[in-house]
Amino acid sequence: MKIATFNVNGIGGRLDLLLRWLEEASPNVVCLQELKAQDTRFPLLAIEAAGYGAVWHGQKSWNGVAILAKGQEPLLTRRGLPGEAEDSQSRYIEAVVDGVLVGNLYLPNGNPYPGPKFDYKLRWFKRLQDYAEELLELEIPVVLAGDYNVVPTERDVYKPERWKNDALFRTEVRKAYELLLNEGWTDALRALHPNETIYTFWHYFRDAYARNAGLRIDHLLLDPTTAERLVKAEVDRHVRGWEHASDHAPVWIEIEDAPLNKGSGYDRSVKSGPQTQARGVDRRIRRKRDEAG
DNA sequence: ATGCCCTCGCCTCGAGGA
Repeated sequence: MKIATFNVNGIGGRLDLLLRWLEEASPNVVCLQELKAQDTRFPLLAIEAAGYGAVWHGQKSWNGVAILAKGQEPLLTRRGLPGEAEDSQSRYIEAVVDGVLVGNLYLPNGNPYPGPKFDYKLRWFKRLQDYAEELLELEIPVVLAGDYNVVPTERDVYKPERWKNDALFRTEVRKAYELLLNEGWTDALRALHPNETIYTFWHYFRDAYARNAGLRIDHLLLDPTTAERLVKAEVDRHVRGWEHASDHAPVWIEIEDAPLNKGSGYDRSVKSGPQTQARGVDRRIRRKRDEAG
């Protein structure tokens, strides 16, 4: 099962490029960020014609996230991150596909530092930490993918010294990300490539892609059992070099089928069809949430 | 320290991105 995340920087102007990449990469699940389109502008017909079902959470001009699933409808489990009722920015959507709970997030950029936008970023991050903890308690396969707007370590940026006071690299933000990892989440790309310099984003400015002046800010985080199933994690770097590209490249993982006879309901999931699996996981999520109040 | 380049809106410039 191939799961990808791709900040498209505008679904309107990027549709052709997205379709080209879908055709080439053929991922099972895709998390899109920065749709920059309200719900009615989501290009569902074109995406369906490419063989994908979709759920989305749009917003005029800014933000916006969507989950695509090849050959099926993603089973929507959540729109919006809990914890701040007055937050109207469309930055989180979640769905179950083939027995995996996929959370797609677009964490706030937070610049300039210091200021209210940075404060909002930290608040949003705290909400994510709290919610991610709830997800781990469900003990189901979970992938939290998206544009985290976090450069995790000095290795993940071309010139760390220039980024010290940037909201993507501030200590508070890196610590918040590290806390997620300490809670049990696995950074898939880093887990399989511990010593490589890997970027997922290159500025449009100053020929950044050609100079490889990039950042690693798009991440796929896996719960412990899904981390055991991880077999591949890559960046489709070449897509950043295509005509009319987004400033981000797609990032993807491959996880092997859930093992049989390991308890936790995996065995049941594997034997049933995709929709049954999805509904089964969905039921368990609802039950756990009900129990938790 | 700032702009670079690009997207969107309803518009030809400003805001936001990272």
